[in-house]
Amino acid sequence: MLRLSKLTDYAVVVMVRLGRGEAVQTSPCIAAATGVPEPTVAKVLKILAAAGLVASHRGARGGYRLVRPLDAVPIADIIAAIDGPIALTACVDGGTSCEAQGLCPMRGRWDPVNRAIEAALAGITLADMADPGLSFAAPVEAAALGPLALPLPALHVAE
Amino acid sequence: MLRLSKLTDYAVVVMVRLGRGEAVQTSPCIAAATGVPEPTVAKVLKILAAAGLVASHRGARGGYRLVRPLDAVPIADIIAAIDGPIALTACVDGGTSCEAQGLCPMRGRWDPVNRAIEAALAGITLADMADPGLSFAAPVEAAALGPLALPLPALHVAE
DNA sequence: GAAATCAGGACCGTTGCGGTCCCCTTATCC
DNA sequence: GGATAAGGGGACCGCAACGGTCCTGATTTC
Ligand code: FES
Ligand code: FES
Repeated sequence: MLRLSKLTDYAVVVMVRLGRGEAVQTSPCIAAATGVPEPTVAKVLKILAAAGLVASHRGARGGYRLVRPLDAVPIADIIAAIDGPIALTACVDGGTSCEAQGLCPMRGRWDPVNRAIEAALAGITLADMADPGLSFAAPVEAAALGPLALPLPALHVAE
Repeated sequence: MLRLSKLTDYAVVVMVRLGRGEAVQTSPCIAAATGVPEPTVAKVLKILAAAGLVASHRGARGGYRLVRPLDAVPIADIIAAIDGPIALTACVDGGTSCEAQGLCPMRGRWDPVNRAIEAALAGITLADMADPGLSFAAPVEAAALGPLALPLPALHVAE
């Protein structure tokens, strides 16, 4: 279903959370605020830190903070950080192609499709997802269910 | 990596093959022409037939033919036929949402992203992939390695 | 009636993903 | 300087989805 991984979804939630409130937040704190299980939050933050999307500070009084503001982080970056580079097929962009390389009829054919998706994903920032002030196509009715609400004390998993 | 399934890749190959040569072709014939294993071709064609993208004719002298010409089939249709509807997350478009429905901070937030991708995928047809007469952005250097060639006797798997 | 061809589903091995846990390093605070 | 609070970097395992194959039946032509 052309689905992106759950971790990516969590990453967006976590990043948006980091974009509000205290500048530096600990992973247990974020877990409590978002309802995402703490070990998972920690894992996500570690990956995001490795990708340079968040900065970490160790020791007591440590935690994570955003490196760039939300409106400067396209979701493409998040997806690339968690799921790896966007590559619809194995052979996109000269990567390791399918078995009989050099003979495949689809050689390079997916590249433009990949570009189109990358472009679409690069044009939407985390700020767009946090705040329904949409600047792209497709008016979303989701705006009707919570204008600027997003209080983020909400829970992902119950209890 | 936001990867689409291999079956989808095969489906495109098969569809493009159906777009040239005889109007009606059998699945073993297509398998031989494309190099894709015959059982897999048969499976793909069955799915495509169920989705109404190809028409089948049973019995001797039977086979498959395209319902619409290649330039009238956006890749979004292929992906939807094989991988199911395009849904980045479980909760897109009112589908079954994540566990604690109604409380999730990302509720509906992915919808516009999904629309953007759908739009990108709806704007590229199989004809665009078969023939590098690109009408969309991102000039592809793949055009340099085979203008209109695509003879399709090539093999996907070796041997 | 025989042969060709699709229809539909069952089947299983592999892979990647989701999720959890552990131990070590680093920095603050008393 | 020691205790404590936090992140760093993995290893680990169960599960579900996917890829790939095969079999049995229904349909059409010759
Ligand atoms: S599908 Fe890309 S090289 Fe075969
Ligand atoms: S991520 Fe869509 S409802 Fe939670």
